[in-house]
Amino acid sequence: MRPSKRDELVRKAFAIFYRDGFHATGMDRLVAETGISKTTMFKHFRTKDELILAVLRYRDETFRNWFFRRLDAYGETPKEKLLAIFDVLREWFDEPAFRGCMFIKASAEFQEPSHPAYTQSAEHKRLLHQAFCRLAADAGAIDPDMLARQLLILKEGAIVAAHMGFDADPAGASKQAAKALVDAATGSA
Amino acid sequence: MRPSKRDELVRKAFAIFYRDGFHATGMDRLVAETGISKTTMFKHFRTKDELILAVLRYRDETFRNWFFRRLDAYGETPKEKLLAIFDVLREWFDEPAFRGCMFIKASAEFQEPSHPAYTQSAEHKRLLHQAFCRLAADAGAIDPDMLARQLLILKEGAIVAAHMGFDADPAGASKQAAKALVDAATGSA
DNA sequence: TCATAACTGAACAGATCGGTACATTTATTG
DNA sequence: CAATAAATGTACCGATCTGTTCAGTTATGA
Repeated sequence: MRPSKRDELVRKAFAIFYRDGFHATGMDRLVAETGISKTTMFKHFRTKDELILAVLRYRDETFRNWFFRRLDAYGETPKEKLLAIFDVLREWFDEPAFRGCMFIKASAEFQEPSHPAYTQSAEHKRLLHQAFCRLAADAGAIDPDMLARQLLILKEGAIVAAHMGFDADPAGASKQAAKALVDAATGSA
Repeated sequence: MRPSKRDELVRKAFAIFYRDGFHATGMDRLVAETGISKTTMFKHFRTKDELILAVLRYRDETFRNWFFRRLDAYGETPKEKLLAIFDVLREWFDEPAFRGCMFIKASAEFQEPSHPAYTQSAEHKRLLHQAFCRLAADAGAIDPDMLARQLLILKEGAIVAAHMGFDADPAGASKQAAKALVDAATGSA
């Protein structure tokens, strides 16, 4: 299998960037912790920024994959799946390695709106919104776009709360709020 | 007036850190942009980290001060003030210099839970929760703590949405959600 | 006016930054 | 086996990082 080293690098670099941040992690530390030589790294990626972008692409793919797979496991109907968002979040928050959202952090470290890490982070959220939108429409929401936006805002807020530790049960609080919004938007009890 | 230089440094450093991030901003750039000599900086603060902590303290104070003052300007009753949270957010989002929440970004760049920048950021959010809690209690909420947590989660989510630009009107969406939650919690129409 | 404190500018130290050069070793594949 | 591709280790580059040193300037206040 050819590109295994490259994939290995992206996977391991993700874990390190996710844990320690982008600017705070130097290439030398990446070498020390991954066991992959610097020469190899710079053969696969011309700059650190390119590696970061590859890591973000990898994270976007694996996260959305995992997230929606878990969503399907929790709920049968679209409405159940909308609420399951917050059960899946709880699973994530309970992971020992949980450190908040990679994309929120990326957009915090690379703030210029033109920076590809920034735009890619925004794109990740846009894809989530799109998926939430479809679910909301399938659930029969009066205004699917509005409900999706609100659920996404609740999700991001819960992530921040979980990461910063100012709420003992952000998944629970946001799920309860979501239930009220979903019920109101779908006209059920 | 004695400590004016120190205050000037903190104010100007805040603007630069807020715009460009902590790790991405070197002391030399701080010198170039503030016009304050490096010698003076390191006389007032022994390390860059100490300056950062002072900047965070300054931001905590000025932000909460501004925020709750604006809250009072928007609403008469506790309930109105709870909803005004999201009108004040809109004001903030509309500022040209808006770049998200300083404390979310600080906790993204300084992730070790023991790091003072991290704990101080969490403390800022705790103080907001406390204030929201009092407002929720005054508004007659059935479970003031739960309502306060939900409103805070909505607020953080709206900030992330505004910063990352994946929602055209995060203040509006979160306010509508907040209205549903506040009405339900206070048993009014 | 004179002492004292605050501030400045520029040079510097040692470490680390992202990134390169190159010779060597390890795998893969015909 | 031979040829080729991939990965390694190390030393290095110039730039930048946080932080220091020190001699000189500016402001303050008795």
